[in-house]
Amino acid sequence: MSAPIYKIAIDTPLRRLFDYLPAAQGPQALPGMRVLVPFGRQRIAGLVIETAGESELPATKLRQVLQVLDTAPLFDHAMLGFLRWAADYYHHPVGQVMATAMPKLLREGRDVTVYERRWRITQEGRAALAAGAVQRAPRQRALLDILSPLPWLGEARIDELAPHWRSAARALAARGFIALDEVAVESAPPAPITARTSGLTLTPDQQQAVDAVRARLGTPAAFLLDGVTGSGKTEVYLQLTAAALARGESVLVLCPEIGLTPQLVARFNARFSEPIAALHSGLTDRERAAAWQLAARGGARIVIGTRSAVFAPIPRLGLMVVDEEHDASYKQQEGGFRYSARDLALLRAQRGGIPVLLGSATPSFESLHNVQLGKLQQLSLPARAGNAAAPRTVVVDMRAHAVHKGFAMPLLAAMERHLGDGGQVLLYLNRRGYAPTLLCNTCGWVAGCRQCDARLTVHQRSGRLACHHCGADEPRPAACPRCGYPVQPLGHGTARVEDTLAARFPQYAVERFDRDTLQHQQALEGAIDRVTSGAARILVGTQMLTKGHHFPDVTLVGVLNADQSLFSTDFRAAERLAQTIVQVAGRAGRADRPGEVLIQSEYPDHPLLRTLITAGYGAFAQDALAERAAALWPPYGRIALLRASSTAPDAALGFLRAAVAAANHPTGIALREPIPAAMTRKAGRYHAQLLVECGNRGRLQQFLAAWVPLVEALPAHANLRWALDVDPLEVF
DNA sequence: AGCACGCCGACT
DNA sequence: GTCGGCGTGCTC
Repeated sequence: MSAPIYKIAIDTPLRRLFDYLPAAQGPQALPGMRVLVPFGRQRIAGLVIETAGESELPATKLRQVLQVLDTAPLFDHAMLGFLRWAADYYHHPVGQVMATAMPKLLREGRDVTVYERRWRITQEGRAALAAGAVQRAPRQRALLDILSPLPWLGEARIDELAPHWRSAARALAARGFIALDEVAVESAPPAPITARTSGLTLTPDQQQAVDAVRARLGTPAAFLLDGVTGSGKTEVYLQLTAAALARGESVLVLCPEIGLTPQLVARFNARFSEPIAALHSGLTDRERAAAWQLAARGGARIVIGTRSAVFAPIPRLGLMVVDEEHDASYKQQEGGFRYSARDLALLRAQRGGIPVLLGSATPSFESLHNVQLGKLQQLSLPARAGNAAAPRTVVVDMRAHAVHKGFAMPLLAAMERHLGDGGQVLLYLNRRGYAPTLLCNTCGWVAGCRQCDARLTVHQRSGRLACHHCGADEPRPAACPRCGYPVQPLGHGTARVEDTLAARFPQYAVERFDRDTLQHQQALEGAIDRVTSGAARILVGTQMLTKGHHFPDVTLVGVLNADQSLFSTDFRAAERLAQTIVQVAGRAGRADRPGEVLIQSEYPDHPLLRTLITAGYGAFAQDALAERAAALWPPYGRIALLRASSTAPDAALGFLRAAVAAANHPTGIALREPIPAAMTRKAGRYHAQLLVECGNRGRLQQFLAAWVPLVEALPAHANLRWALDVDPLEVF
């Protein structure tokens, strides 16, 4: 009998598994466990994918596993299958897909077993309790009563039970009645001991949505929960979570960015006494590994996380929720493995035989199309909770009115009115910094980035110029470097608008929401506090304002400039603009104060704006979908983008032309001419792209599977990088 | 991706 | 005479 071998995934760009012989001694590995292996001249961690009878390689090439790193598999058979499917679909090396699915410390082979200190009642304690020996210390007695039916109680939970019980625990320990163990966290904590808030009463629509999904728990089903901001989607998630937990199942909730939605985590925390694992970018490596392990070992049955949490292994997963499913941050846009967490969530649910619920006030066109195809069942929450009226929306023609520092007169007048009536005003502008351009009025010089085809943004307070594409940062010149005459900021960013508002409305405090002012979670929470307390009356910000938070006292929303997106060549620009407008408009108004939305535009008659405002997002989407169908753009046709970049100006284009030449005359596949990327030069590299189109997903997949190995085999000169983007969001 | 080996310029 | 530049070749 030949020795069994392991097929092991290794974090390398090589698109294959590697065969290894079992370790000479010690425990043997199972699929889903990490192992330490010799790889070339290094020793690295790999993940065992499967075992096989024999290798196709000559025995002399095989090397031995050095050490098994886990005592139990991190991923079960189903998860490994899901990850391999993802690697196939995105045509990305398996090892790197497996690596993305793990937190950094685990990926690096570190031992990150989470230890918890737990109180346990001793034999002596039980005897004392039975003998009624602890009568004169009521706290100690109560603690013994709580502990006696439980296998253990986490040390941290003592404080949750009641303050100052630590001293009672210490006293009991001194008497030998309870003991503190340090144990590896591998099992779920004991049953909840504290009651939390109960569910709210649902509206009929919410109830219908909850019923529809609950009826399908334990079966593969996909739903689109289409509900405007404030319609109570979160309550639906909460009650479905309760239903899944009651079945002994776990729940995975994906959200675009937890940093922007602390409210979501807070609401789950307030509702359930279950431990919650939150997986997001704000954690340290160690914290993330700990939270991930907790979820993987079943220690947290509620997992809330961003994009990469779709890969978290969760025992007995029974429900997935993708909140704000239209959000672009579900698509990995950088690096090599450009996956869509929303699409993968649909697949994971289908493979796992469980329901998935996509929620949005502005569903993606993909999801609307899937509703038409019957792949998603639509559940609508048409009414705002509390019967708030939909906001009145108007386009302000910027050509017909005097414009003062980016504000047309009707917007200023509306601001006066709403502020005077005690309302708050929210202004959206998708441009951070002070001004997008620094210009010399004399000779026409414009401050540009040395590394990118981009203008530098003026940051007035710091007196610097910054490139928002590569992070370059330099002092703002006092005079034009070409002619010596003075230079001026041109255009308006959020920082400049903030200054303008401070001068125009000195009696009202302004709060700015953008990446520059809210670098930390704390800053965001402070800003939110100042708005909800009413201390700040005017809010100005970027995309950050359109996500997550609902500000009930905002009665007026102003979109300062909607025009940048109106004439974009990207086929998804209209969809994104409409989503942004509807999302930002949704921040306004509540029951007793109908909101008002003003959109400034130089093209008030643009069909996109007209349809969106007069007929709403649904009608706009149907019109736009018809256009996509006619052009065979996604979601009707399927596309992939081969991107390449190099430090030499034409190397990327040359590589892509070679890739086209290498393709085998595909039928039904359109390989477009390679073109320079929208921003050709970025951070000192020249970017180019090649669009691949096909009317049929399966045929595109087939083509890519055959083509990618040929592309990989092309002579790639040094410093050429390429990546395949399947289902890209931005094409230009 | 790492990490090595491998051949050509400015330094003690 | 070496230290080190990054070009190219390999990893079960």
